[in-house]
Amino acid sequence: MSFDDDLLKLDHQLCFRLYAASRMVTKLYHEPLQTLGITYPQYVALLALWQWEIENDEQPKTVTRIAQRLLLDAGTVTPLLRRMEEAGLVTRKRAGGDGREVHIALTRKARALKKRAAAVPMSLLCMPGLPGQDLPVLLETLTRLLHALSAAQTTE
Amino acid sequence: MSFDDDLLKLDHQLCFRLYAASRMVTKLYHEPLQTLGITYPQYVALLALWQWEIENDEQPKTVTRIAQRLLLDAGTVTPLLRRMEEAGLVTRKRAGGDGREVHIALTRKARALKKRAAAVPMSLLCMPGLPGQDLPVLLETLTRLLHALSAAQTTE
DNA sequence: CGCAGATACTTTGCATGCAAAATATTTCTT
DNA sequence: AAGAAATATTTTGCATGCAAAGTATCTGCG
Repeated sequence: MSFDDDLLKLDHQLCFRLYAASRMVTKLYHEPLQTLGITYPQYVALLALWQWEIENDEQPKTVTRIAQRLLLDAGTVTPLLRRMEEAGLVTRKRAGGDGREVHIALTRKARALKKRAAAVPMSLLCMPGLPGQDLPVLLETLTRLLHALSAAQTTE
Repeated sequence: MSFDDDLLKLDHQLCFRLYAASRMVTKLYHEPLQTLGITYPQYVALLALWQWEIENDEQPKTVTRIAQRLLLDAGTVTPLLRRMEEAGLVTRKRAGGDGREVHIALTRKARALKKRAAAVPMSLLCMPGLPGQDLPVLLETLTRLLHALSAAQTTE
């Protein structure tokens, strides 16, 4: 087997492992989140908004800021928030000060959802057989990877 | 801060880390793969087909088998392969023996692409600043996670 | 002031992903 | 062998994702 052949092995690709693991894990969320009437990206957006609320963050929650927090494209976040608005989870209001910005806010309905949402990671943490001690290391390594990637991104 | 609040922190979610890291890494592939005229999922499908060829795997490459290898839904793979056929990368042929199966095969064009494709992981491995020693551990942990997940999946 | 460049969003075009339903074939059962 | 159950794919409906182009607004500079 040539050097190239070895380099191209599917199981050697970090990208594929991440790609597959991410989809598998997200799929685990499908059922519990469906009960709450939301999708996975909507859930993640809510996590960000809920957390800012806890931290008493007063800064306006603009589309760009949410996109940056979730590492998503603004072009992805705009329609995501539109669907969340239609579902009654957030409000969108063109900013008074800077007319380019759109400020996003949680509705009462979204706040009410929070308690039920807390049960989701709870049940999932216990369910899959990830060897318990791996979790902190994995989280840490992924964080380091993300930092390295965002640094590489901005440098280019 | 309540227990629920802590549980729902975005940075504590393995799912989010995976989700974000996967998208960031896949994005790194966009430019080099665009040069080759393929997308990331198409690249991964080719990796699987190329590897089976190296291993002299004689089994027919059915849609289901490819989907299982890539951990994708058959409903995702069908249109993916259709686009790859349109691009001249694979052929699709209804199986003679079992009329339900569709057999996928690489074209000469796809084989020719392989050499150029080998340069892609090569250049990406060097580029981002993933602390070198993390890679094997990360791969290993993700593999274990994937095994745990697929076990959980089939059990349900 | 007036306008070039930067910003914040939105829109467009295309390719995924997946659940669920629909089709076509084969295999199993009686 | 006829019908039921299982399989392999495809199709449908909906929600992402992202690059690139388009729009509206603001900022800085002469």
